[in-house]
Amino acid sequence: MAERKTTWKSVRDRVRDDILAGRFKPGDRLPRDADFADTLNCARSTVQRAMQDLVDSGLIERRRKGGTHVRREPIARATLDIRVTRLEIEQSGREYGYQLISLKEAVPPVSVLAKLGIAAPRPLLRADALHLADGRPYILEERWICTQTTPEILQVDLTRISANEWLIKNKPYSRYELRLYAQKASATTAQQMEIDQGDALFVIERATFEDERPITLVKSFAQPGYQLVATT
Amino acid sequence: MAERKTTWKSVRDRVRDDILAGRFKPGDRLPRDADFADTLNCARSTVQRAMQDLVDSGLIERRRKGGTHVRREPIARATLDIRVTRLEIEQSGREYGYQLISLKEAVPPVSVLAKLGIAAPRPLLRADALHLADGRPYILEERWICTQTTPEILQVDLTRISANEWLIKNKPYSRYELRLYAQKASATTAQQMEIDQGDALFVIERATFEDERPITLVKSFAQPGYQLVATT
DNA sequence: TAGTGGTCTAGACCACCGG
DNA sequence: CGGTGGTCTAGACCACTAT
Repeated sequence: MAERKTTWKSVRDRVRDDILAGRFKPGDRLPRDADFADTLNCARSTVQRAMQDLVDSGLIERRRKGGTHVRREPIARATLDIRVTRLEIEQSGREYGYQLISLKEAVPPVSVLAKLGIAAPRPLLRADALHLADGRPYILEERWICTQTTPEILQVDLTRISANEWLIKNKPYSRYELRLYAQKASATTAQQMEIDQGDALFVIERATFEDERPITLVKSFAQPGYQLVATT
Repeated sequence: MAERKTTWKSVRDRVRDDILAGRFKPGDRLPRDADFADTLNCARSTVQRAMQDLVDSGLIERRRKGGTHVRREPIARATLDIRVTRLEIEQSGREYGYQLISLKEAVPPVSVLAKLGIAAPRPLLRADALHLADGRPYILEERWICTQTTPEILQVDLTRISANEWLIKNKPYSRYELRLYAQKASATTAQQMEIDQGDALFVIERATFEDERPITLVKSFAQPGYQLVATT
């Protein structure tokens, strides 16, 4: 025998190929892990590891007793890494700059309250700021911060450090929701970003929570031309 | 002892809490898995499973011999599920419609060739189509297809089935690249989508490959108001 | 080269859920 | 209820890489 050892990746690849080649069709039930293990002459846990990877990539579904099935409706699953804005700029070789535009307390619109899961309207801290790359506006941040869950933010000098950075360093979150969409630049936004009114902006909206308690909601407006890249 | 069994999730949560609470700071080295296992009185593989999860979520980095470290530069990692357009529409309770706009062979611009990793310019199949929700334009698809890697597409009646759907069912891919950005609607696009010229469109651009061999590149222009949502 | 994470094994028990 | 996947264990060996 000149056989290499069976690894979980080789099992995964084999099963994946079987599915992609149509030997197992959408909705089909796959053999039990134990049978795969016998066939491939490896331990069941090796098969289990492979299957878990296929679940993660969205190709199959597994249920106890129900068995393993090829997903009926294929999905493409991609992973997005969102870095701190400062590092994103610095790591692309440009100089980072930061500028606080405004800071005040105000009662946010209901749409904002809804996204943060706040029932009764109450004032939050609103911080608008600009992240600059080589001195030019790169990302405009419109942020609401819950002073109830993060009162310490009131002691921070937000003219020197961005809320983005302070929060990441000091306020852990357990969950967040991302929304990505496109929006036309308003007159105000256009002026702040030094672009034309009506330009298409890429918007990253993120709400973060700590155990269901809202921390912050931020809309990041990216300069026209900005791209978010994800790979499999 | 009224102790419950140590599960890998409990280990993960404990380590994560330690990190988020600042007991381990960015860059810090964590104990070896074996030590954690001793401390928590569980098997090393249980610790390993927990650590793998933390790696996946972007909180820590691990290297053989180097050990486990808290990431210096925190990243927010989110997973995007991209469904077949037809299902996306149908599952939101609207009626799906499809319409082929044009089909021809042409030599794509270098930017397209570059994204597909094609060195020498050669003609590809260009298929433009519209996906409709309740009879109204929802997503406009501009697609290039490599007839070299997928010659079968030439036999398909693309006026009846979308290339989107046919490819997913018949052409497996092993890798893809996603680019997300915002773009103003051109005069032509605006007309096809029944919107105003200059409206901000959300664009999902996807290049798919099978073992480095390019299959297709598609730009999907989504109706203003379209949002892509991701959760942790 | 030695220390660390990565993987495989064989076996056991448990948790879920379909029939 | 019984079949299936999910997890834990204890041990072994391997693969990478920091020192």
